[in-house]
Amino acid sequence: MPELPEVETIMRRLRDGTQDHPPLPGHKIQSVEIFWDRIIQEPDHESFKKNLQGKAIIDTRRRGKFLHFPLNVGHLIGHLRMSGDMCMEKRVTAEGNAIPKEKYDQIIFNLNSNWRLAFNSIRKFSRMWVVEDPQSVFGELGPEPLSAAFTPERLDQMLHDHSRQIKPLLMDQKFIAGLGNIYTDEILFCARIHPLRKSNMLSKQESGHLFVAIQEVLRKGIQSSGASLDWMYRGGEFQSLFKVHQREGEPCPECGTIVKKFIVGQRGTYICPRCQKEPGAA
DNA sequence: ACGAGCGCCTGTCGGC
DNA sequence: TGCCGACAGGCGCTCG
Repeated sequence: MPELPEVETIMRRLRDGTQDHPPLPGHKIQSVEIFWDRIIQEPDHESFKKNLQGKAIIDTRRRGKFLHFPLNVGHLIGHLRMSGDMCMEKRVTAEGNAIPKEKYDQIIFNLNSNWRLAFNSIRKFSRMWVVEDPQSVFGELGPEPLSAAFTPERLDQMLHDHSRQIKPLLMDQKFIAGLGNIYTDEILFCARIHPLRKSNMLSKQESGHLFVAIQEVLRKGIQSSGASLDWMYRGGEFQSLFKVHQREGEPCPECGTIVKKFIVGQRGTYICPRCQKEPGAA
């Protein structure tokens, strides 16, 4: 599922709480249950549990597609990859009966209250870390696309530092943090740029359009609480705003040309062949 | 430096 | 209806 807007939505829900559950920060971790070993990336399982026991969660943040939970000692970090969610669940019913875990909960953090934090993932690609220094996980990530440090001038420079197909470059987390397959298709359509254009061949005007498209599409995604893709994630409504992604055979909302699907960098890619001119075309 | 292929998982959908 | 392959939002690895 989750790209930047979906992770941002999950982060805010945990950080601020909802009508149904309290905020996560301020809780302490009593115990940890692991149901799929390979999710723990670092350190080994026993140290992972031991390092978390009794620790206080002091904040909830996002960096790229990572969820970041600073602790009073150390940092808990999670990445959902292709599917999943993190949510607060009740541990015990009003009658005092233990509530069983959800089917796809892979890791459960029992908190010092009637709540637990569940790391939920159907496909088990997700990863978690407990580290002293979050930079050991985030160190290679590119800039946050919605931060003040990310400017049109910087993007233009970054694009010209590479000669790569623009779509795989935008999805490279070392280039920019947070973009995935869906939002990249929407961004390139919004900027009228073909996904196979070489990054260093974009004009200053095109890189300016790309900058605006990146911020606009991400902001709209966050405003819509992200995209819900069938059973993967049932958060927001952004999928109804897709202009080209998963709309093969439908008319382009701008010009009516039929949306085309092809493969770029092994990923299904949707474009309007008229709005997004192929490299080499005038 | 770059791009292609593949593996990791489970579930859904379309075709036969 | 049932089976089977293709495909899905990510990412890290190897190889040429």
